[in-house]
Amino acid sequence: MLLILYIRRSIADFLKADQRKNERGAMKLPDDLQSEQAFTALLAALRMGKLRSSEFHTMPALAEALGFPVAATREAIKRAEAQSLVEVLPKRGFVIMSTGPETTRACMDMRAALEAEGVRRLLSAGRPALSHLRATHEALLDEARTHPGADLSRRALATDLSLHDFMAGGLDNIFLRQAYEANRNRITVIQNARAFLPDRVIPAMEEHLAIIDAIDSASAEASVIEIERHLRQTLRWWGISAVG
Amino acid sequence: MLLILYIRRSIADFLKADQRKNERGAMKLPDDLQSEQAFTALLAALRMGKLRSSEFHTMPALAEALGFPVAATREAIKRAEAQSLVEVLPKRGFVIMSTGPETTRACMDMRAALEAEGVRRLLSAGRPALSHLRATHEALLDEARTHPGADLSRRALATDLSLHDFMAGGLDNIFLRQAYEANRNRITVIQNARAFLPDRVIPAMEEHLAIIDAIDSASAEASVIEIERHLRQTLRWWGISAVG
DNA sequence: ACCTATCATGTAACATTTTACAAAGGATAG
DNA sequence: CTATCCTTTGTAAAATGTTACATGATAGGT
Repeated sequence: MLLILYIRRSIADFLKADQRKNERGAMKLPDDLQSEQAFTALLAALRMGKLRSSEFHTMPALAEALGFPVAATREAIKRAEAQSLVEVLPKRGFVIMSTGPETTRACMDMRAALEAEGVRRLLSAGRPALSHLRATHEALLDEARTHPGADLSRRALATDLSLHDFMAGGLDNIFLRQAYEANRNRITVIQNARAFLPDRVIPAMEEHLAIIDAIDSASAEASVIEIERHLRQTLRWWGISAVG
Repeated sequence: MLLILYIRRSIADFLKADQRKNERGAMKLPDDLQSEQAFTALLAALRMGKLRSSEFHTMPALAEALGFPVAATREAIKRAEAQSLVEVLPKRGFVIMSTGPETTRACMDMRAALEAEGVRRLLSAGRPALSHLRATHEALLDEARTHPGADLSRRALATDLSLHDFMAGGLDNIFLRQAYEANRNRITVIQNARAFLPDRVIPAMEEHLAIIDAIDSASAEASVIEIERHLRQTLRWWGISAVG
């Protein structure tokens, strides 16, 4: 009798706790842990170029720079290492990922492969809306040809990203998307090392428009061909051979 | 916020150290760190079913089971979380990944997508040798049809894996291979939850032989079709609809 | 009026997370 | 080659939060 009462009570407590958990889960912010914050801070530092490729750093220095204790910084480093963003040198420190030819080729190749898959899925699901993407690309191309503004490169990078993210948006699979996201972080580091030079804007936008046309023609094969052409041109611009 | 990073060593010093590191890098990562050992132990426990899907565990308990201190175990858990092998519940413990329909579908779908890409690359590189794979598959199929042995399921799983690994072997990209490997670990957990029943052996081997035939015909399109058919049949066998 | 089930509050045990410190390994300078 | 300093790595303990349980109060029914 008493036992039954205890069990009922326990279940009620659990349900109450679970409900509270769900309420907070809906708030989409379950992470106030320091290691999480340190990791996002590390990502931000990587993204805005505060930490650049092939730099050597020590853990206390990074902790000071990020404003987190060393233990949290350590966890963040370990997590970044799992995504190949940094490489820890045992008993010495760590280096930001290199952006040598092999790494750059691998990152860009992976991006192209996943985006090709994204486009295949996009097209098998229906006819995607491309008018907005095409418009922004044509506007940027026109500006680059006639009256290039001051921060053209920055906006070109944003426009570039919009198409790539659109194609990756076809990846209706949480794990494929995770893999794409991790690769996207690596590419951020690469793009901080290899600037988007103004001379590259026009050909890049032309290649992008070719991709958009191919997607608009609803041909997955044609789209993949244009994606791969864009990959080859990007690597050629950086002086990297297309094959390992 | 001003972010100041101190680079303690000169570039020349770093390069010297890096060169030495590369020399040692040929020695294939001599990792005697406890956290590495704990992670591989965790992976082994997952692989041999000592830890099963959706189980709740606490860190001290796992540390005791694995024979490592809690700190190293914690690092291993964190790393496993980054690969979606476990989910940590803050301040409570962690659960092994669920093998519900969505997760199972995502893992299998990702495997099929990456293997399809692997086959495309394999075929664009040349004519792969398939005689050994075909022989082992036909032998197993023949045994399953005529005189099934005791540990047929176990050997079927191994043969199954041999083809999947062969296709993934075409992934000549370190990051794509990394993503495949992480997904492979997740599938291990799934396969411990969803047994490879004897009745599945014959149809699975037939589907595999169809894939082998398609690859042998040097047609990437035909191969992809067979890979996707195998995916659909596997999901159907587990009672999971093919679309989310 | 008494008994009982439900709810609320507080407390103790337990696990994670953080902080602090000792140990071990490697690099630098003389 | 050796001594010293600096860094990572490992260990322990404090702190923070969560869960389960116990006690007491309240409302409703007999």
